[in-house]
Amino acid sequence: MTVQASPTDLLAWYDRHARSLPWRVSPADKRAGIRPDPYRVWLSEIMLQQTTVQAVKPYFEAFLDRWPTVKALAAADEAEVMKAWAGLGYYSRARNLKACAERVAAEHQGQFPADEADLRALPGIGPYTAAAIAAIAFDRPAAVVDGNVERVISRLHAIETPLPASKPDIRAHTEDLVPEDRPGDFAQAMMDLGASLCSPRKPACALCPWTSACAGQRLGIAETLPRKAPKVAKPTRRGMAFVLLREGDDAVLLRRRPPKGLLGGMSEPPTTPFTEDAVTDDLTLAPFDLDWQRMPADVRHTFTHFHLELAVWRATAPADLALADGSWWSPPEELAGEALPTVMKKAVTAGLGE
DNA sequence: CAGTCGTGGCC
DNA sequence: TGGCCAAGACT
Repeated sequence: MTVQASPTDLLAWYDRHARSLPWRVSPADKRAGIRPDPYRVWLSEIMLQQTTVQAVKPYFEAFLDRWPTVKALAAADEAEVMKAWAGLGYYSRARNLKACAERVAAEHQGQFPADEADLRALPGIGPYTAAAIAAIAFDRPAAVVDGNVERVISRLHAIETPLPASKPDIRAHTEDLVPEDRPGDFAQAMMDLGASLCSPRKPACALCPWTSACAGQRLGIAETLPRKAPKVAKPTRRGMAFVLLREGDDAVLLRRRPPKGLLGGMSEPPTTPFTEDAVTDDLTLAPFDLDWQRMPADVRHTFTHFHLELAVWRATAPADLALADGSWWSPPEELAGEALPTVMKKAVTAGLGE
């Protein structure tokens, strides 16, 4: 005899234990009639894609402070958006964020659509984010399935089929649970449960509102779920970075990377392509024929699918050096505000060191 | 469908 | 300390 998982039990737990987050309207405030701002919900959901709450918080506050509405963001310079996004990762999100804001401003009169399919048609909004905005911002009964929900449902139903093959099954079970009343809070409750009690390691099953309904718990395999296909090993790629300092003011030469692909649209000191068979001492690859000095320590950085070892070279350039199109001198007081990804900040720092 | 696409914190 | 993980989307 088992107890059926009830949305009501989860919502009761959420009423007591909901996390307080800058983009969230608490259950108490919602009862007082406060509605979520779709712009804030959208902005937070884009930032939270594969990104931790802690990492998102300062970026969310900074964006909201600078661009308080979707119309303000639509009118922003894309380069400024990229600068503000620097360090958060997955930079195509920033480009799609700007494109999405423009579409909402131009095609939806600055109001986000409430319909899941209409949301899904906007750039950067996939199945998860469309459902999340529909549910959280508009209280539509959408099935919101993220990594947290996949874990909760996999355990609740003891699904041993590995991800991603189990996704359709997980979705079906989630749809069965979505309540007509408070679907937005239900979605957030599922994610809060997965982020706290139903954590990847050491789940706190004794405190879970669904413990008596959980097949994974009953079978003693909850912590081992969800199963996942084995991951492929990351290869190591190598490359060179050239930190060029301008004689006199120590401005650093930067350029913009191509709009798509790795670190697309972001800024960098000149680099070589990153490859597994790269040589890191071939100065014919340098952007200028100067007296380059190799810095003693390489920069190491790990991306999603490869490790990078970057040899950093430094030189000083005469102030009248002729620059190619698309590159510029960034003086010391502007360097921190440039659209430099973390790996490129590391490279510049290494190049500035002794 | 499987590969691409960042970063920081965790154990 | 190196792999795992975090509110995925796009191709």
